Amino acid sequence: MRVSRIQAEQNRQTVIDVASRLFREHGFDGIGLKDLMKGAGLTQGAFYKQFASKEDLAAQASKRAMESAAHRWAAATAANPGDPLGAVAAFYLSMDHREERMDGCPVAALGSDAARQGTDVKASFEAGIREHLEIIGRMIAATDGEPNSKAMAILSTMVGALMISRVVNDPHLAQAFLDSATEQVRDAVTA
Amino acid sequence: MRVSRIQAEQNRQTVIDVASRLFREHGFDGIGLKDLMKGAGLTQGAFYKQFASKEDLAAQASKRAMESAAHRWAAATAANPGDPLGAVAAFYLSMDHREERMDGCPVAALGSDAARQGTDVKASFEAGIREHLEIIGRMIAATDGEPNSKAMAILSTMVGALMISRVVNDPHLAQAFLDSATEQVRDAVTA
DNA sequence: ATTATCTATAGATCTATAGATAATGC
DNA sequence: ATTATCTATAGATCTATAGATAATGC
Repeated sequence: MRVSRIQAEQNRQTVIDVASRLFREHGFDGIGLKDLMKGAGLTQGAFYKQFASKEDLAAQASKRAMESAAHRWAAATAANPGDPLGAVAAFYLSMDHREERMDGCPVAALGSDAARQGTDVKASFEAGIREHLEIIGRMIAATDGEPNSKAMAILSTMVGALMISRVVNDPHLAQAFLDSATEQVRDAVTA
Repeated sequence: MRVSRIQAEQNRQTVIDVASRLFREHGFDGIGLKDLMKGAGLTQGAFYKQFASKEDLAAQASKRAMESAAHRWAAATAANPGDPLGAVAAFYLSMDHREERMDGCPVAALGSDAARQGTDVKASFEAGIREHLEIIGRMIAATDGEPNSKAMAILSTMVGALMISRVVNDPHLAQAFLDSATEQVRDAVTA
């Protein structure tokens, strides 16, 4: 039943990947270790050789989710250097993103949950948020002398709009929130 | 052991009040019926004579929390008619609010959780969000012809900034997010 | 010899229900 | 007679641990 160190490390990475998606879908409290391990093709018993606790996995999965999200932002800006913020807004503030919690922004999907977690989970989110701010800062560096405050406002608006779009039933209201944020973000840069 | 209908109704209201606070503090999945009922001075057994299910209570507690939040906004605007948005921003985008999840904005405290709940919980949030939009709309009606979109952007920015301020460990970064949102909201109105 | 994973389980907790009790409401 | 609340419990699930197993790594 034992596997090689390389395989064991690969299993560990798979568990983190799976957890980063399932936590976003169900919340930290909404999925158990049994189902998380099952998603990685393992059984619950193997968990504690790989992680110290569920919260330990939550911190690592949050880190991975935030890194993946930042990577998505960077890819969008690289693909559209003429209008990087427009490219990010186009996917972030979309109805597709609204319906794709599992692969979407971890802050919108888990922000309320993360606020109730320990220091390690919050540290993962904080690092990811700083990375997002740097990406936004690079986008708007040409237009403003104090980009950091503007970058924070842009990130807040986008995260808030996406989350609100998910807590309302009415798709038209959801769409209106996403559209209003798109407009606001555009204005914030030119202001 | 039986109490009067009036007392029973009052007990029911107390359970909803307690739940609206404890859900915000611990999340819908983070607190059980036993502790919720204990908070109202009752035992778990009495729960199902008052509510159909935990999700039923979640919907009613969400409604109450959103109404309470809207009331707080209305009170702040009434107390400062000269600068209503400034008055709202002063308490909403404060470090005090960041640390007071239990009595604070339900969207920031439970938004990620609510996105995973059923239609009834989302309906409670949707109604409360519409009420918030109307209050903001009244504040900015004089300055803009299309207040609804601007109101949505303002609400998104405030909710996003508060939630992000709670998922980072660094108080300075948290403060910076709250400050940037204050500035952005002010600019959005004058724009 | 070590160890990654497995099966099995301890002990706690969760939602929901059943039946008893005692006070209300007719 | 009805019923709001209580105690007790069913049945499921949760995190974490224990011991067995079988393959790796020395």
